[in-house]
Amino acid sequence: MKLATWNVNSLGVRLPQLLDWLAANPVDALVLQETKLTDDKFPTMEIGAAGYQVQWFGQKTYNGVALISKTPADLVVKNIPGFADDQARVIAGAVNGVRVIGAYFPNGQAPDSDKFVYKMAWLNALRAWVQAELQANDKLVLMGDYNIAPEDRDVYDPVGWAGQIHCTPEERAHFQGLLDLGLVDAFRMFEQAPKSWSWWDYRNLAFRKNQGLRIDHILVSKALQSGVRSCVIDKLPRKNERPSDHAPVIVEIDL
DNA sequence: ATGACTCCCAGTGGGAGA
Repeated sequence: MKLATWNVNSLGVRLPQLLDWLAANPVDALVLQETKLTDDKFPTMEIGAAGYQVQWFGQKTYNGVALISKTPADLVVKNIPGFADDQARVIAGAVNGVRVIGAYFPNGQAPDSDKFVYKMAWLNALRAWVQAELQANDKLVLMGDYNIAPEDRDVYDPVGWAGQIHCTPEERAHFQGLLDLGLVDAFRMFEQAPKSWSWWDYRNLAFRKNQGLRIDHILVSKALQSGVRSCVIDKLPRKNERPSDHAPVIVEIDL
């Protein structure tokens, strides 16, 4: 089974790239973040015509998530149960017996901001919910745009970014908290090239200079860990015309 | 270097992203 996550930064703009990518990478499930579309504008027909099922949950201008799969997802959940939130950030579904959770974690903006307070509250709620989900589903994948660079080796300039948003001890403790639930960072199960990033700023020729962060992650449960065959970041779409600032991350798992 | 780019909604600029 192949699963992937991609922050498309506006599905309205990126739909042609998404369809091209799916044709080249026929994954079993793909979660999207930052669709930035209200539900009535979601391109269900185009994705259906590509041979995929889709569940979606969006809003105007910001956020928005989707779960695309070859077989229909069931037991679909939108946002974190019990956590009141007017931002569309989470979509989950069962695909081929695997609990797939796609999430667009809050950015947090700055460590002293109200948005950081919201990020911490959201992360607390996520952890509690994922813990419960793991008790009900051994086979679980939590993937998406975490907006957290877990370690210094996930940052092109760890000194400059020290203590900045994505790199604060509080955010990193939350990432570790998810690992402590019994999840494993699939990307770090394998030898990877140094300076592997999943996001590059649009500004300052950051992609060309390979100045980025690894903030898009795929965490798998212990029951899936031994079946994980590979985990890669696909940089190709970042080379497109009008690319998303994020690259897809793909995991292959033998069930 | 308080920047840079892109997207959105707006509406001839500004917020947010990361």
